[in-house]
Amino acid sequence: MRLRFAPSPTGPLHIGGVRTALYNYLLAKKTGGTFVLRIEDTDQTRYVAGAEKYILEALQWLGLQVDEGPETGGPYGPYRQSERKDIYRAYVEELVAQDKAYYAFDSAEELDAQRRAFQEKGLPPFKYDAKQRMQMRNSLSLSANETRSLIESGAPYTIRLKVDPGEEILINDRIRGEVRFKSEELDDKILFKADGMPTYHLANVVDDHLMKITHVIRGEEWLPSTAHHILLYRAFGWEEDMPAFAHLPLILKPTGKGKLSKRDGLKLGIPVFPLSWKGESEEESFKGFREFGFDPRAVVNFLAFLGWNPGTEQEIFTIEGLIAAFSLDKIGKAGARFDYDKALWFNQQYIQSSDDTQLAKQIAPILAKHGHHAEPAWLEKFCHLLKERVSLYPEFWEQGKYLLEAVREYDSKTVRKKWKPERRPLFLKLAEELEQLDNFTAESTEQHVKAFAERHELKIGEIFPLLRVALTGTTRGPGIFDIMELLGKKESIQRLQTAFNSF
RNA sequence: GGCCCCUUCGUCUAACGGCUAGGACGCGAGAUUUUCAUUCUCGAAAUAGGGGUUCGAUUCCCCUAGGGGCUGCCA
Repeated sequence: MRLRFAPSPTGPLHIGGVRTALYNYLLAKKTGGTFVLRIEDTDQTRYVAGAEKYILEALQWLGLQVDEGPETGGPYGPYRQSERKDIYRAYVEELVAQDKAYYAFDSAEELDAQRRAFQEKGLPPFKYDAKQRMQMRNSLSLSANETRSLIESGAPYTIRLKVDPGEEILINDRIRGEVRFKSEELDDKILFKADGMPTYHLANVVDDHLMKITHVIRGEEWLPSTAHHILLYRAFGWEEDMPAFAHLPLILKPTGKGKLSKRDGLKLGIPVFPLSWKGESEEESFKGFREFGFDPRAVVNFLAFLGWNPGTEQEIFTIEGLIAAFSLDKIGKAGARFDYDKALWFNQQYIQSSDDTQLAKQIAPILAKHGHHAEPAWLEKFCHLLKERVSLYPEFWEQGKYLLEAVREYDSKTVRKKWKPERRPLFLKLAEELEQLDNFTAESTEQHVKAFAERHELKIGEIFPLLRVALTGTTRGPGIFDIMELLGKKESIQRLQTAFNSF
């Protein structure tokens, strides 16, 4: 099997595109096939510098290794459509020669005017089709001489597919089953633009054929134009070994109607792109899943389940597991709503099951950003204490910064409720006793504090919360004796004394 | 407007035409815990509506409603 992911470098790859890439990758790998990356940069007006690099980086971050592509190379290159211009021209000229396509000289302005005129008359939208084409300026309505002289004079032209009425087009979609179209409903699609570039439709069909693509997995928005693509395969005589089609359901907004857009990310403060993107303006710049603190494994797992399920109750999958379990007939038909809470849950699962060494490596750069450079061994303990209570990587810092920095303020409510000034000497004595301990471990300190409580007839609830606030400033977090061990004797005692003297 | 696709708890979804429609996220309650979190237990929560076909429809067919996509010299 040969599958391809064929994005257009018009901006950052959004999450729907990532899922399409993932499904293509999974199916390719499942069958020991090839995953091809093809850059569809046929629209130079929408080309965005850096977008191709972004796509590459995103795929790499997610671990979707490209077997053939613009950087990797391969036997069917080049893999950038802009570098294949001449190929398309040759093929489309062949279609013209066979009377399956024709030259059209109508300018964009003329077509615009035509559309407006139809609208003003209250007619259904103008369609450049078999009914209308003889009213337009093209090699079908003009004489051969007129056509020739127009072309020789350098008049700009497009090449359109000649769609004749009376043909039945049957799409055997691997997800949706049989979908039928009638050719008289279809327009004469432009195959070749006046600027010498092919349109998506031409380039896509020619490339999929030439690159021996066996399965086309793409978004549902392509389903209507698939009829044209089949007509093209037919015109080229390639219908016999046409790829199988599978049209994916769309990813919908978390709330409200419509498909997920970059606006939703901005509005809801959630990532909708894999990586950050620096656009022209603030409005055009986004943080991605990576910058939010997601693990790529979690993103892959989450995305895989947006529109697909394995048919079992298992939800946590490695990429290898996904490859083994994946199949097209388990893909749903309905649009899937983007559920950020579920994404967070997946990430939490991955963090919890990561070992401390792995986490420490992940967290070190985040702490470094805040000016802290901890020993690996210490960092591992730090991660161990916090990993059960975070779902994103940066939360290690947010929830554990008191382990690296001095406490600035104490939770006043706890102090007010629990602190009795007359017990100050008692608490200072506790601190002093703890300082005398030889081995300052979580076990030994806990044992000592409990014994101390008993000796002085204090309840645990009268001591523990105050210790916590004294050490961390907050009322929540890992076990206080674990915290003490991690802080070390000197720092712990100092914090206790400072706090008890200032409460 | 035309064409096409879709419709099971709030969300992601499972259920050869046949058990009390299952699981997960989220939500609520409880247990555990010095706290928070984790973990565990329990709970509320769905077949869009109407017709058929059938001994029997979530499942098959039709209609309606709703949602989505396409209708560019964009992909």
